[in-house]
Amino acid sequence: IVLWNSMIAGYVLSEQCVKAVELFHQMQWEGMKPDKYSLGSILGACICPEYLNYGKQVHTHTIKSGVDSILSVNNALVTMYARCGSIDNAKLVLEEMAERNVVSWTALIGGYVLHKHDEEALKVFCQMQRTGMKPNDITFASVLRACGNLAALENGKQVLAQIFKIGVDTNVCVCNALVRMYAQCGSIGDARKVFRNASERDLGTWNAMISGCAQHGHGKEGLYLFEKMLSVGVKPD
RNA sequence: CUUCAAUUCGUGCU
Repeated sequence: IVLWNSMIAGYVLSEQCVKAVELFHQMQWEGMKPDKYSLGSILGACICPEYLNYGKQVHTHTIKSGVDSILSVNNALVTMYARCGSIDNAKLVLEEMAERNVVSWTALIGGYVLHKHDEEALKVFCQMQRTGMKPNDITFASVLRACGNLAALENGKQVLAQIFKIGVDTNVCVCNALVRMYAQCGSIGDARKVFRNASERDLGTWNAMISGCAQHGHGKEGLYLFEKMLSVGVKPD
């Protein structure tokens, strides 16, 4: 079973979903019963709208297999529905979960952001905090994206206060999201400040700052930064 | 020993 699960996970990871599903069927044909790992993995192959119906079948399968109370399986279900654009179902699964963790909430928030329901994303973020669940760097990255999309600078600043409180302000993903959020809000100066003070800069940091400049009429600065990026050995994509 | 969430352009019938 571990071998089957590893193979399925490998295909999902390399985005060969059809192969993953084939293996999932083949293992059952050969008498194996999919467990929480197999089901969790195969849900990861159903994360686009075309596969929503298949994802629903897998959902039924998790119930029949009795793994529907397992946290990681439910998290995978939330993700599946959220990425397929069936966010109401994602929310329903989350609401009915007996146990939730930061992944559960972040998956739902990410779904709202992905489908441009940014106000709703912020609402869910507040709801999450009301339950006492502590957000992490990944949660903040999504929430900041929502703030950027809404050009909601005030919300963004409130979120920043939380980021400091939780102590993820030096996280590179959080910094990248902050740069983008400020740029989207038209606060290029704040974006620059975050960029300058970043303790670590990856390709994403440079991209966020350069596109921020490009979109706000700072073309020269963008080009300058691009050269600078090359000179410190970061390869453009 | 194998599963679950995230950030940085665009994805535009000019």
